[in-house]
Amino acid sequence: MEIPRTLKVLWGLEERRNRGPQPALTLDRIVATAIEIADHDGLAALSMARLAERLGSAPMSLYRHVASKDELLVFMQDAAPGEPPTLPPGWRVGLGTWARGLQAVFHRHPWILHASAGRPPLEPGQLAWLDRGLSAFDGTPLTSHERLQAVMATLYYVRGEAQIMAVLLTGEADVTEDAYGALIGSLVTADRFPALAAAIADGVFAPEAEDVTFETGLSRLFDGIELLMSARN
Amino acid sequence: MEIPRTLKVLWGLEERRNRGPQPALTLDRIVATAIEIADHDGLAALSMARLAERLGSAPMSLYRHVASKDELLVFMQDAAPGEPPTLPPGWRVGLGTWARGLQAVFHRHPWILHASAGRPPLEPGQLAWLDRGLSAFDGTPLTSHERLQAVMATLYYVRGEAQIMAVLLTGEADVTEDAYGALIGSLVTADRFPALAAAIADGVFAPEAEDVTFETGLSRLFDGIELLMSARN
DNA sequence: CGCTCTATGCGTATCACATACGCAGTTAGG
DNA sequence: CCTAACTGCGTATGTGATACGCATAGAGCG
Repeated sequence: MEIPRTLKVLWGLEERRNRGPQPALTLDRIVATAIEIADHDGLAALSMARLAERLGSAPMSLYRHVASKDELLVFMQDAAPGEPPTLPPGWRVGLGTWARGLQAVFHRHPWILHASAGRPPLEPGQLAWLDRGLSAFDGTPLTSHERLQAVMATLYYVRGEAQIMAVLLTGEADVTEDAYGALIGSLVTADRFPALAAAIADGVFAPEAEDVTFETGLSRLFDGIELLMSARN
Repeated sequence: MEIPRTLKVLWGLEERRNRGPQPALTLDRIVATAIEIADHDGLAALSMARLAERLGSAPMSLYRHVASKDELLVFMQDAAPGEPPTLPPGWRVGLGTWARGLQAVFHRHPWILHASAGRPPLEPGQLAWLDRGLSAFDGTPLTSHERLQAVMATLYYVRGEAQIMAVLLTGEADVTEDAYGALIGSLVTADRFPALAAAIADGVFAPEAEDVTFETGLSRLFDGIELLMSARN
Protein backbone atom coordinates (compact mmCIF):
# COMPACT_ATOMS: atom_id res chain seq x y z
CA MET A 1 0.00 0.00 0.00
CA GLU A 2 1.78 3.04 -1.27
CA ILE A 3 0.56 6.45 -0.19
CA PRO A 4 0.24 8.70 -3.25
CA ARG A 5 2.58 11.67 -3.32
CA THR A 6 -0.32 14.10 -3.28
CA LEU A 7 -1.55 12.78 0.04
CA LYS A 8 1.93 12.75 1.51
CA VAL A 9 2.27 16.42 0.77
CA LEU A 10 -1.13 17.25 2.19
CA TRP A 11 -0.44 15.43 5.43
CA GLY A 12 3.04 16.89 5.72
CA LEU A 13 4.66 13.48 5.44
CA GLU A 14 7.21 14.59 2.89
CA GLU A 15 10.71 15.10 4.29
CA ARG A 16 11.93 18.49 3.22
CA ARG A 17 15.59 18.89 2.60
CA ASN A 18 16.91 22.40 2.72
CA ARG A 19 19.78 22.61 0.36
CA GLY A 20 19.17 24.81 -2.63
CA PRO A 21 18.22 28.49 -3.12
CA GLN A 22 15.45 30.18 -1.17
CA PRO A 23 12.18 29.28 -2.89
CA ALA A 24 10.54 32.31 -4.44
CA LEU A 25 7.41 30.21 -4.84
CA THR A 26 5.69 28.28 -2.07
CA LEU A 27 3.01 25.67 -2.48
CA ASP A 28 0.78 27.70 -0.17
CA ARG A 29 1.16 30.82 -2.24
CA ILE A 30 0.51 28.94 -5.46
CA VAL A 31 -2.61 27.28 -4.09
CA ALA A 32 -3.94 30.48 -2.54
CA THR A 33 -3.48 32.42 -5.77
CA ALA A 34 -5.05 29.64 -7.81
CA ILE A 35 -8.08 29.74 -5.52
CA GLU A 36 -8.32 33.50 -5.98
CA ILE A 37 -8.37 33.12 -9.74
CA ALA A 38 -10.91 30.31 -9.67
CA ASP A 39 -13.14 32.24 -7.27
CA HIS A 40 -13.00 35.40 -9.30
CA ASP A 41 -12.98 34.22 -12.89
CA GLY A 42 -14.11 30.64 -12.74
CA LEU A 43 -12.28 27.37 -13.10
CA ALA A 44 -12.07 27.72 -16.86
CA ALA A 45 -10.00 30.87 -16.45
CA LEU A 46 -7.44 29.07 -14.34
CA SER A 47 -4.55 28.13 -16.58
CA MET A 48 -1.02 27.45 -15.52
CA ALA A 49 0.09 30.40 -17.63
CA ARG A 50 -2.32 32.84 -16.01
CA LEU A 51 -1.48 31.56 -12.59
CA ALA A 52 2.24 31.97 -13.20
CA GLU A 53 1.70 35.47 -14.50
CA ARG A 54 -0.25 36.42 -11.38
CA LEU A 55 2.58 34.99 -9.28
CA GLY A 56 5.23 36.80 -11.23
CA SER A 57 6.98 33.68 -12.41
CA ALA A 58 7.27 31.56 -15.51
CA PRO A 59 4.68 28.87 -16.24
CA MET A 60 7.09 25.99 -15.89
CA SER A 61 8.26 27.12 -12.50
CA LEU A 62 5.00 25.94 -10.99
CA TYR A 63 5.82 22.37 -11.83
CA ARG A 64 8.58 22.38 -9.23
CA HIS A 65 5.86 22.53 -6.58
CA VAL A 66 2.96 20.78 -8.22
CA ALA A 67 3.12 17.56 -10.18
CA SER A 68 0.33 18.51 -12.57
CA LYS A 69 -2.66 20.74 -12.87
CA ASP A 70 -4.82 17.94 -11.55
CA GLU A 71 -2.76 17.74 -8.41
CA LEU A 72 -3.07 21.48 -8.00
CA LEU A 73 -6.84 21.08 -8.13
CA VAL A 74 -6.70 18.53 -5.33
CA PHE A 75 -4.66 20.91 -3.22
CA MET A 76 -7.11 23.69 -3.96
CA GLN A 77 -10.04 21.53 -2.99
CA ASP A 78 -8.44 20.65 0.27
CA ALA A 79 -7.49 24.19 1.19
CA ALA A 80 -10.52 26.17 0.04
CA PRO A 81 -13.10 24.96 2.60
CA GLY A 82 -10.95 26.11 5.51
CA GLU A 83 -11.78 25.16 9.06
CA PRO A 84 -15.27 23.80 9.69
CA PRO A 85 -17.43 25.93 11.99
CA THR A 86 -17.74 25.30 15.70
CA LEU A 87 -21.06 23.64 16.28
CA PRO A 88 -23.55 24.74 18.93
CA PRO A 89 -24.90 21.96 21.17
CA GLY A 90 -27.90 19.95 20.05
CA TRP A 91 -27.58 17.74 16.99
CA ARG A 92 -30.18 19.57 14.96
CA VAL A 93 -28.79 23.08 15.34
CA GLY A 94 -25.31 21.65 15.17
CA LEU A 95 -25.77 19.82 11.90
CA GLY A 96 -27.71 22.79 10.58
CA THR A 97 -24.76 25.04 11.28
CA TRP A 98 -22.49 22.54 9.60
CA ALA A 99 -24.73 22.31 6.55
CA ARG A 100 -24.98 26.09 6.19
CA GLY A 101 -21.24 26.40 6.60
CA LEU A 102 -20.76 23.91 3.81
CA GLN A 103 -23.26 25.72 1.66
CA ALA A 104 -21.34 28.93 2.20
CA VAL A 105 -18.15 27.20 1.11
CA PHE A 106 -19.78 26.06 -2.10
CA HIS A 107 -21.13 29.52 -2.75
CA ARG A 108 -17.75 31.08 -2.17
CA HIS A 109 -15.90 28.47 -4.23
CA PRO A 110 -18.33 27.10 -6.78
CA TRP A 111 -15.53 25.48 -8.76
CA ILE A 112 -15.14 22.86 -6.02
CA LEU A 113 -18.28 21.27 -7.38
CA HIS A 114 -16.68 20.75 -10.77
CA ALA A 115 -13.37 19.45 -9.57
CA SER A 116 -14.32 15.90 -8.77
CA ALA A 117 -13.33 14.36 -5.48
CA GLY A 118 -11.67 11.37 -7.10
CA ARG A 119 -12.13 8.95 -4.22
CA PRO A 120 -13.61 8.71 -0.75
CA PRO A 121 -12.08 11.58 1.17
CA LEU A 122 -8.54 11.14 2.40
CA GLU A 123 -7.47 14.76 2.41
CA PRO A 124 -7.06 16.34 5.85
CA GLY A 125 -9.35 19.25 5.01
CA GLN A 126 -12.18 16.97 3.91
CA LEU A 127 -11.77 14.73 6.90
CA ALA A 128 -11.87 17.72 9.26
CA TRP A 129 -15.30 18.62 7.90
CA LEU A 130 -16.50 15.05 8.10
CA ASP A 131 -15.29 14.80 11.68
CA ARG A 132 -17.03 18.02 12.63
CA GLY A 133 -20.23 16.85 11.05
CA LEU A 134 -20.13 13.57 12.94
CA SER A 135 -19.46 15.43 16.17
CA ALA A 136 -22.92 16.97 15.91
CA PHE A 137 -24.27 13.60 17.01
CA ASP A 138 -22.18 13.33 20.15
CA GLY A 139 -24.43 12.21 22.96
CA THR A 140 -27.23 11.02 20.70
CA PRO A 141 -28.45 7.42 20.63
CA LEU A 142 -27.56 6.87 16.97
CA THR A 143 -25.01 4.22 16.06
CA SER A 144 -21.81 5.21 14.33
CA HIS A 145 -23.13 3.86 11.09
CA GLU A 146 -26.34 5.83 11.36
CA ARG A 147 -24.43 8.98 12.19
CA LEU A 148 -22.23 8.59 9.15
CA GLN A 149 -25.21 8.00 6.93
CA ALA A 150 -26.98 11.04 8.33
CA VAL A 151 -23.96 13.24 7.73
CA MET A 152 -23.43 11.85 4.26
CA ALA A 153 -27.09 12.38 3.39
CA THR A 154 -26.75 15.98 4.51
CA LEU A 155 -23.60 16.34 2.47
CA TYR A 156 -25.33 14.94 -0.59
CA TYR A 157 -28.21 17.33 -0.14
CA VAL A 158 -26.04 20.40 0.36
CA ARG A 159 -23.77 19.52 -2.50
CA GLY A 160 -26.61 18.80 -4.86
CA GLU A 161 -28.33 22.03 -3.99
CA ALA A 162 -25.15 24.00 -4.42
CA GLN A 163 -24.50 22.48 -7.80
CA ILE A 164 -27.93 23.28 -9.13
CA MET A 165 -27.80 26.79 -7.72
CA ALA A 166 -24.18 27.50 -8.53
CA VAL A 167 -24.40 28.54 -12.13
CA LEU A 168 -27.66 30.28 -11.43
CA LEU A 169 -25.81 32.62 -9.09
CA THR A 170 -22.71 32.89 -11.24
CA GLY A 171 -24.73 34.95 -13.65
CA GLU A 172 -23.80 32.89 -16.68
CA ALA A 173 -27.48 32.49 -17.38
CA ASP A 174 -28.48 33.17 -20.95
CA VAL A 175 -32.01 33.85 -19.75
CA THR A 176 -32.78 36.43 -17.09
CA GLU A 177 -34.81 35.48 -14.05
CA ASP A 178 -37.79 37.51 -15.20
CA ALA A 179 -37.71 36.05 -18.66
CA TYR A 180 -37.48 32.60 -17.14
CA GLY A 181 -40.98 32.69 -15.71
CA ALA A 182 -42.46 33.82 -18.99
CA LEU A 183 -40.45 31.35 -21.03
CA ILE A 184 -41.25 28.32 -18.97
CA GLY A 185 -44.88 29.30 -18.96
CA SER A 186 -44.98 29.45 -22.73
CA LEU A 187 -43.05 26.24 -23.29
CA VAL A 188 -44.79 24.04 -20.78
CA THR A 189 -48.19 22.95 -21.96
CA ALA A 190 -50.68 21.00 -19.89
CA ASP A 191 -50.95 18.18 -22.39
CA ARG A 192 -47.25 17.47 -22.46
CA PHE A 193 -46.30 18.28 -18.86
CA PRO A 194 -49.51 18.14 -16.82
CA ALA A 195 -48.06 18.15 -13.30
CA LEU A 196 -45.55 20.85 -14.10
CA ALA A 197 -48.11 23.01 -15.86
CA ALA A 198 -50.37 22.82 -12.83
CA ALA A 199 -47.53 23.84 -10.55
CA ILE A 200 -46.66 26.78 -12.78
CA ALA A 201 -50.29 27.83 -12.83
CA ASP A 202 -50.05 27.89 -9.04
CA GLY A 203 -47.19 30.32 -9.34
CA VAL A 204 -44.29 28.20 -8.11
CA PHE A 205 -41.92 29.97 -10.47
CA ALA A 206 -43.03 33.46 -9.62
CA PRO A 207 -39.99 35.48 -8.52
CA GLU A 208 -40.99 35.57 -4.85
CA ALA A 209 -39.80 33.44 -1.92
CA GLU A 210 -37.85 30.95 -3.94
CA ASP A 211 -34.66 30.89 -1.96
CA VAL A 212 -36.18 29.18 1.06
CA THR A 213 -35.72 25.95 -0.83
CA PHE A 214 -32.47 25.09 0.88
CA GLU A 215 -33.81 25.44 4.41
CA THR A 216 -37.09 23.75 3.64
CA GLY A 217 -35.56 20.64 2.16
CA LEU A 218 -33.00 20.49 4.90
CA SER A 219 -35.78 20.55 7.46
CA ARG A 220 -37.43 17.57 5.76
CA LEU A 221 -34.21 15.62 5.91
CA PHE A 222 -33.62 16.54 9.54
CA ASP A 223 -37.19 15.59 10.40
CA GLY A 224 -36.47 12.18 9.00
CA ILE A 225 -33.31 11.86 11.06
CA GLU A 226 -35.18 13.00 14.13
CA LEU A 227 -37.77 10.31 13.55
CA LEU A 228 -35.06 7.68 13.51
CA MET A 229 -33.63 9.09 16.69
CA SER A 230 -36.89 9.21 18.58
CA ALA A 231 -37.50 5.58 17.67
CA ARG A 232 -34.41 4.94 19.78
CA ASN A 233 -35.58 6.69 22.92
CA MET B 1 -37.11 38.28 -24.45
CA GLU B 2 -35.09 36.40 -26.99
CA ILE B 3 -35.07 32.61 -26.90
CA PRO B 4 -31.50 31.36 -27.23
CA ARG B 5 -30.76 29.38 -30.34
CA THR B 6 -29.90 26.31 -28.31
CA LEU B 7 -33.37 26.17 -26.80
CA LYS B 8 -35.03 26.80 -30.14
CA VAL B 9 -33.30 23.77 -31.56
CA LEU B 10 -34.18 21.60 -28.58
CA TRP B 11 -37.84 22.53 -28.75
CA GLY B 12 -37.93 22.12 -32.52
CA LEU B 13 -38.76 25.78 -33.05
CA GLU B 14 -36.18 26.25 -35.76
CA GLU B 15 -37.64 26.41 -39.27
CA ARG B 16 -35.72 24.02 -41.48
CA ARG B 17 -35.28 24.97 -45.06
CA ASN B 18 -34.58 22.14 -47.43
CA ARG B 19 -32.46 23.47 -50.19
CA GLY B 20 -28.92 22.12 -50.23
CA PRO B 21 -27.38 18.66 -50.40
CA GLN B 22 -28.57 15.75 -48.27
CA PRO B 23 -26.91 16.12 -44.88
CA ALA B 24 -24.47 13.30 -44.20
CA LEU B 25 -24.45 14.38 -40.57
CA THR B 26 -27.50 14.81 -38.37
CA LEU B 27 -27.66 16.50 -35.02
CA ASP B 28 -29.12 13.34 -33.55
CA ARG B 29 -26.30 11.21 -34.82
CA ILE B 30 -23.70 13.66 -33.57
CA VAL B 31 -25.24 13.86 -30.12
CA ALA B 32 -25.73 10.10 -29.84
CA THR B 33 -22.14 9.41 -30.81
CA ALA B 34 -20.86 12.07 -28.44
CA ILE B 35 -22.79 10.43 -25.62
CA GLU B 36 -21.27 7.08 -26.51
CA ILE B 37 -17.79 8.48 -26.30
CA ALA B 38 -18.45 10.28 -23.03
CA ASP B 39 -20.03 7.18 -21.51
CA HIS B 40 -17.23 4.91 -22.59
CA ASP B 41 -14.12 7.03 -22.20
CA GLY B 42 -15.18 9.93 -20.04
CA LEU B 43 -15.89 13.54 -20.78
CA ALA B 44 -12.21 14.38 -21.03
CA ALA B 45 -11.86 12.01 -23.97
CA LEU B 46 -14.58 13.79 -25.90
CA SER B 47 -12.92 16.12 -28.34
CA MET B 48 -14.38 17.48 -31.51
CA ALA B 49 -11.61 15.73 -33.42
CA ARG B 50 -12.31 12.33 -31.91
CA LEU B 51 -16.00 12.76 -32.36
CA ALA B 52 -15.55 13.66 -36.02
CA GLU B 53 -13.29 10.69 -36.53
CA ARG B 54 -15.89 8.35 -35.03
CA LEU B 55 -18.48 9.88 -37.31
CA GLY B 56 -16.30 9.56 -40.37
CA SER B 57 -16.19 13.26 -41.09
CA ALA B 58 -13.83 16.18 -40.68
CA PRO B 59 -13.71 18.07 -37.38
CA MET B 60 -15.01 21.32 -38.78
CA SER B 61 -18.04 19.64 -40.31
CA LEU B 62 -19.57 19.31 -36.85
CA TYR B 63 -19.83 23.05 -36.53
CA ARG B 64 -22.50 23.12 -39.19
CA HIS B 65 -24.81 21.41 -36.73
CA VAL B 66 -23.54 22.62 -33.38
CA ALA B 67 -22.57 26.18 -32.51
CA SER B 68 -19.83 25.17 -30.12
CA LYS B 69 -18.69 22.33 -27.95
CA ASP B 70 -20.58 23.87 -25.04
CA GLU B 71 -23.78 23.76 -27.02
CA LEU B 72 -23.09 20.14 -27.85
CA LEU B 73 -22.82 19.43 -24.14
CA VAL B 74 -26.22 20.98 -23.54
CA PHE B 75 -27.72 18.80 -26.25
CA MET B 76 -26.05 15.76 -24.73
CA GLN B 77 -27.38 16.60 -21.29
CA ASP B 78 -30.85 16.91 -22.60
CA ALA B 79 -30.79 13.70 -24.59
CA ALA B 80 -28.93 11.34 -22.28
CA PRO B 81 -31.51 10.94 -19.50
CA GLY B 82 -34.12 9.67 -21.90
CA GLU B 83 -37.72 9.24 -20.89
CA PRO B 84 -38.45 9.30 -17.16
CA PRO B 85 -39.86 6.03 -15.77
CA THR B 86 -43.56 5.42 -15.33
CA LEU B 87 -44.34 5.80 -11.66
CA PRO B 88 -46.37 3.28 -9.66
CA PRO B 89 -49.20 4.76 -7.58
CA GLY B 90 -48.48 6.06 -4.11
CA TRP B 91 -46.22 9.07 -3.69
CA ARG B 92 -43.57 7.24 -1.71
CA VAL B 93 -43.02 4.34 -4.10
CA GLY B 94 -43.53 6.71 -6.99
CA LEU B 95 -40.91 9.21 -5.96
CA GLY B 96 -38.64 6.34 -4.98
CA THR B 97 -38.90 4.93 -8.47
CA TRP B 98 -38.17 8.36 -9.87
CA ALA B 99 -35.15 8.82 -7.63
CA ARG B 100 -33.71 5.43 -8.50
CA GLY B 101 -34.28 6.11 -12.17
CA LEU B 102 -32.39 9.33 -11.86
CA GLN B 103 -29.62 7.60 -9.98
CA ALA B 104 -29.38 5.05 -12.77
CA VAL B 105 -29.07 7.88 -15.29
CA PHE B 106 -26.19 9.39 -13.36
CA HIS B 107 -24.50 6.02 -13.09
CA ARG B 108 -24.87 5.42 -16.78
CA HIS B 109 -23.79 8.93 -17.76
CA PRO B 110 -21.55 10.24 -15.00
CA TRP B 111 -20.34 13.09 -17.15
CA ILE B 112 -23.73 14.79 -16.78
CA LEU B 113 -22.65 15.73 -13.29
CA HIS B 114 -19.68 17.64 -14.61
CA ALA B 115 -21.41 19.44 -17.39
CA SER B 116 -23.12 22.18 -15.44
CA ALA B 117 -26.79 22.86 -15.89
CA GLY B 118 -26.25 26.52 -16.66
CA ARG B 119 -29.62 27.77 -15.51
CA PRO B 120 -32.90 26.55 -14.06
CA PRO B 121 -34.02 23.84 -16.42
CA LEU B 122 -35.57 24.91 -19.69
CA GLU B 123 -34.63 21.93 -21.79
CA PRO B 124 -37.50 19.61 -22.69
CA GLY B 125 -35.71 16.55 -21.35
CA GLN B 126 -35.10 18.11 -17.97
CA LEU B 127 -38.63 19.39 -17.74
CA ALA B 128 -40.01 15.95 -18.56
CA TRP B 129 -38.22 14.51 -15.55
CA LEU B 130 -39.33 17.37 -13.33
CA ASP B 131 -42.91 16.88 -14.47
CA ARG B 132 -42.78 13.17 -13.79
CA GLY B 133 -41.36 13.78 -10.34
CA LEU B 134 -44.10 16.22 -9.50
CA SER B 135 -46.70 13.78 -10.74
CA ALA B 136 -45.76 11.45 -7.89
CA PHE B 137 -47.67 13.79 -5.61
CA ASP B 138 -50.90 13.71 -7.59
CA GLY B 139 -53.73 13.25 -5.16
CA THR B 140 -51.72 14.18 -2.07
CA PRO B 141 -52.60 17.12 0.17
CA LEU B 142 -49.32 18.97 -0.45
CA THR B 143 -49.40 22.39 -2.10
CA SER B 144 -47.70 22.92 -5.43
CA HIS B 145 -44.90 24.72 -3.70
CA GLU B 146 -44.36 21.93 -1.23
CA ARG B 147 -44.39 19.38 -4.01
CA LEU B 148 -41.77 21.26 -5.95
CA GLN B 149 -39.60 21.59 -2.90
CA ALA B 150 -39.93 17.90 -2.13
CA VAL B 151 -38.95 16.95 -5.67
CA MET B 152 -36.08 19.40 -5.71
CA ALA B 153 -34.82 18.11 -2.35
CA THR B 154 -34.88 14.61 -3.77
CA LEU B 155 -33.06 15.80 -6.86
CA TYR B 156 -30.41 17.48 -4.75
CA TYR B 157 -29.94 14.34 -2.72
CA VAL B 158 -29.69 12.01 -5.71
CA ARG B 159 -27.40 14.32 -7.59
CA GLY B 160 -25.13 14.87 -4.62
CA GLU B 161 -24.90 11.18 -3.95
CA ALA B 162 -24.17 10.41 -7.56
CA GLN B 163 -21.44 12.98 -7.71
CA ILE B 164 -19.68 11.68 -4.63
CA MET B 165 -20.01 8.10 -5.81
CA ALA B 166 -19.30 8.72 -9.47
CA VAL B 167 -15.56 8.78 -9.53
CA LEU B 168 -15.48 6.05 -6.95
CA LEU B 169 -17.16 3.76 -9.44
CA THR B 170 -15.24 5.02 -12.43
CA GLY B 171 -12.19 3.28 -11.04
CA GLU B 172 -9.93 6.31 -11.28
CA ALA B 173 -9.08 5.82 -7.63
CA ASP B 174 -5.42 6.02 -6.81
CA VAL B 175 -6.11 4.03 -3.64
CA THR B 176 -7.81 0.64 -3.69
CA GLU B 177 -10.82 0.01 -1.54
CA ASP B 178 -8.91 -2.31 0.75
CA ALA B 179 -6.06 0.10 1.17
CA TYR B 180 -8.53 2.83 1.94
CA GLY B 181 -9.62 1.34 5.25
CA ALA B 182 -6.04 0.87 6.37
CA LEU B 183 -4.98 4.31 5.20
CA ILE B 184 -7.78 6.22 6.81
CA GLY B 185 -7.24 4.29 10.02
CA SER B 186 -3.60 5.27 10.11
CA LEU B 187 -4.14 8.92 9.21
CA VAL B 188 -7.06 9.67 11.48
CA THR B 189 -5.98 10.04 15.08
CA ALA B 190 -8.35 10.47 17.99
CA ASP B 191 -6.80 13.73 19.13
CA ARG B 192 -7.19 15.45 15.78
CA PHE B 193 -10.45 13.89 14.58
CA PRO B 194 -12.21 12.48 17.66
CA ALA B 195 -15.66 11.83 16.22
CA LEU B 196 -14.30 10.33 13.02
CA ALA B 197 -11.79 8.17 14.87
CA ALA B 198 -14.58 6.80 17.04
CA ALA B 199 -16.66 5.99 13.98
CA ILE B 200 -13.75 4.22 12.33
CA ALA B 201 -13.14 2.25 15.50
CA ASP B 202 -16.75 1.12 15.20
CA GLY B 203 -15.95 -0.18 11.73
CA VAL B 204 -17.97 2.19 9.57
CA PHE B 205 -15.37 1.99 6.81
CA ALA B 206 -15.07 -1.75 6.85
CA PRO B 207 -15.79 -3.07 3.35
CA GLU B 208 -19.21 -4.51 4.22
CA ALA B 209 -22.68 -3.07 3.69
CA GLU B 210 -21.59 0.35 2.49
CA ASP B 211 -23.76 0.73 -0.55
CA VAL B 212 -27.01 0.92 1.35
CA THR B 213 -26.21 4.57 1.89
CA PHE B 214 -28.35 5.76 -0.98
CA GLU B 215 -31.52 4.00 0.14
CA THR B 216 -31.02 4.82 3.80
CA GLY B 217 -30.60 8.54 3.28
CA LEU B 218 -33.46 8.58 0.83
CA SER B 219 -35.69 6.96 3.45
CA ARG B 220 -34.79 9.71 5.93
CA LEU B 221 -35.76 12.36 3.43
CA PHE B 222 -38.99 10.59 2.54
CA ASP B 223 -39.82 10.18 6.23
CA GLY B 224 -39.52 13.93 6.59
CA ILE B 225 -41.81 14.51 3.63
CA GLU B 226 -44.29 12.02 5.01
CA LEU B 227 -44.31 13.88 8.31
CA LEU B 228 -45.22 17.06 6.49
CA MET B 229 -47.95 15.25 4.66
CA SER B 230 -49.48 13.64 7.73
CA ALA B 231 -49.61 17.04 9.40
CA ARG B 232 -52.04 17.92 6.61
CA ASN B 233 -54.41 15.05 7.16
C1' DC C 1 -34.01 22.17 -68.51
C1' DG C 2 -30.62 25.21 -66.98
C1' DC C 3 -30.08 28.99 -63.35
C1' DT C 4 -29.70 30.45 -58.81
C1' DC C 5 -29.70 30.47 -54.05
C1' DT C 6 -29.25 28.10 -49.86
C1' DA C 7 -26.83 24.67 -47.08
C1' DT C 8 -23.38 21.48 -46.51
C1' DG C 9 -18.59 19.43 -45.98
C1' DC C 10 -14.24 20.60 -44.91
C1' DG C 11 -9.05 22.41 -45.62
C1' DT C 12 -6.22 25.83 -43.58
C1' DA C 13 -4.70 28.61 -39.97
C1' DT C 14 -4.59 30.56 -35.39
C1' DC C 15 -4.41 30.72 -30.64
C1' DA C 16 -4.55 28.80 -25.96
C1' DC C 17 -2.80 25.29 -23.04
C1' DA C 18 -0.47 21.42 -20.50
C1' DT C 19 3.70 19.68 -19.97
C1' DA C 20 8.46 16.89 -21.13
C1' DC C 21 13.32 17.99 -20.98
C1' DG C 22 17.33 19.92 -19.83
C1' DC C 23 20.35 23.91 -18.63
C1' DA C 24 21.96 27.23 -15.32
C1' DG C 25 22.23 29.41 -11.10
C1' DT C 26 22.06 29.02 -5.70
C1' DT C 27 23.28 27.72 -1.19
C1' DA C 28 23.67 24.53 2.96
C1' DG C 29 26.67 21.23 4.85
C1' DG C 30 30.92 18.69 4.64
C1' DC D 1 35.41 26.30 -0.67
C1' DC D 2 33.22 22.91 -3.08
C1' DT D 3 29.77 19.89 -4.27
C1' DA D 4 25.23 17.91 -4.26
C1' DA D 5 20.51 18.96 -3.77
C1' DC D 6 17.21 22.23 -5.27
C1' DT D 7 15.14 26.04 -7.69
C1' DG D 8 13.65 28.89 -11.75
C1' DC D 9 12.65 28.73 -16.35
C1' DG D 10 13.43 28.75 -21.84
C1' DT D 11 12.32 25.82 -25.54
C1' DA D 12 9.65 22.59 -27.90
C1' DT D 13 5.85 19.44 -28.71
C1' DG D 14 1.33 17.82 -29.02
C1' DT D 15 -3.61 18.55 -28.44
C1' DG D 16 -7.73 21.02 -28.75
C1' DA D 17 -11.30 24.61 -30.10
C1' DT D 18 -12.72 27.20 -33.59
C1' DA D 19 -12.73 31.50 -37.25
C1' DC D 20 -12.87 31.92 -42.19
C1' DG D 21 -13.76 31.00 -46.65
C1' DC D 22 -14.01 27.93 -50.66
C1' DA D 23 -16.20 24.29 -53.36
C1' DT D 24 -20.15 21.74 -54.19
C1' DA D 25 -24.83 19.81 -54.23
C1' DG D 26 -29.46 19.94 -55.20
C1' DA D 27 -34.39 22.11 -54.72
C1' DG D 28 -37.37 25.15 -56.86
C1' DC D 29 -38.07 28.87 -60.20
C1' DG D 30 -38.26 30.63 -64.66
